[in-house]
Amino acid sequence: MATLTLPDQLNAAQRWCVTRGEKLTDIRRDVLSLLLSHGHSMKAYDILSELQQSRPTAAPPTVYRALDFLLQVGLIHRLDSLNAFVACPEFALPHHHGVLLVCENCHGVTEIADAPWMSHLTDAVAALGFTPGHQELEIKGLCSACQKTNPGAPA
Amino acid sequence: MATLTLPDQLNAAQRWCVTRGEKLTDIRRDVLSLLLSHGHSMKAYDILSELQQSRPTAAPPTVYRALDFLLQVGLIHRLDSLNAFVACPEFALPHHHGVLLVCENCHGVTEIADAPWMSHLTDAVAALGFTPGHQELEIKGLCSACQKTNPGAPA
DNA sequence: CTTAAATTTGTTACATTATAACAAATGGAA
DNA sequence: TTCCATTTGTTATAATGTAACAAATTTAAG
Ligand SMILES: [Zn+2]
Ligand SMILES: [Zn+2]
Ligand SMILES: [Zn+2]
Ligand SMILES: [Zn+2]
Repeated sequence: MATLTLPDQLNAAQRWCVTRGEKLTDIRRDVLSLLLSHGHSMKAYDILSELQQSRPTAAPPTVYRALDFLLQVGLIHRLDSLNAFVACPEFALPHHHGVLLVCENCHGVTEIADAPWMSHLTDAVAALGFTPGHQELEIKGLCSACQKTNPGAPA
Repeated sequence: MATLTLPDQLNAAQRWCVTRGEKLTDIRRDVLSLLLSHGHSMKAYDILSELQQSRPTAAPPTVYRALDFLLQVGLIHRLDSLNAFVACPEFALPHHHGVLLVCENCHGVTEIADAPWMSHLTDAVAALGFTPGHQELEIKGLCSACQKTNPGAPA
C-alpha cells in the first residue's frame, strides 16, 4: 500500500529497467506515465491520442513498441479480455501466476500478486499434464464499487 | 468422455437450442460444425474462409452473428488470448466458473467444467468485494503433447 | 575523436479483427 | 393474408495491431 507519487513511481521503474540492463527511454516513460496516472486500464489508441498531445508525431508503432517493451520488463500487463493495458502496481514482486480482477463496468483492475490458493489451481492443471505459463490470470466481473451503483447488469 | 459422432453432436446442440427457445439455423449449424470437426480453436476469418467453400456469399457479419449466437447459448467459448473460438465439449453441464487450458503452441484447448478448487478462487475474490462473472477462466501454457515436442520455448 | 555496430525512433503502408447500418428475405402469429 | 419479429445479405467502416525500411540516436571500439 505504498502510495508513491508519480515521479517516484517513474524513478522506481527506471531503476528496475537499469537493473535488468534495459533502458526506460522518454517515449517508454511517457507511456508508462500515462498508464500510471490514468489508474484504470487504457486501450492502445487511447494512449496514442494522449501521447500525441505532447508528441504530435507519435504513430501506432510508437505506442505498440513502448507497450511491448513495458510488457517485456513486467512494468505493465495486457488485458486480453479488453484489448487494454494496465500498469503493474507491484512490478518488483515476482508474480508468476498472479491474478487480475477486471471490472466489466468501469474497466478498473485489481491485481493479486501471489495468492496462496493459486497453487491449488496450478497444481491441479499440472496434474493434468498442462504446464501453465507465466501470464496473469484474468477474472472478469464487477468490482465492489460498481456492484453498488449497478443493481443489475454488467456492461 | 462420450465420443459422439459429428451429426450426433449437432443434433444434441439442436435440442439444446430448442430447449432454450432458440433456433439453430443452417448457418449457425454450419459454423458450429466447423468448430466441432476442426477440434482446435479457430479464428473468425478462418471460419469465414471455410464457410465460403459451401456458402460463397458469406461475409464477416455472417460469421460473427453465428458466433455471437453460439456464445449466447453456450455452445462455444471465446478465447480472449487468441481472438479465437472453440466448441464447448460439454455445453449441457452448468459451467459457471469453468477453466480453459489454452496451449500456446498448438492452440488446442482443454476444458475443465467445474473443478472443486475453483471455489477457493471465487471465494477469495468475493472476500475482496469482487463479484466474478460467468466467463471461463483462461490459462495459457503448454499442453502435455507440446511439452514433449517442445523442449524449450512456447511460441 | 572517428568510425562502425546496435538500438531506438519515424514513417508509410497494410493486415487482422470486429461492427454499424440498412435492405431483403424468411418464418410465424393474428 | 397481413403484420410483425427474426434472420440474412450487403456495403462500408471502425478498431486493433504489424511489416518494412529509412533516419536518428546511442554504445562500443579502434
Ligand atoms: Zn503485476
Ligand atoms: Zn468497477
Ligand atoms: Zn464449456
Ligand atoms: Zn499443445
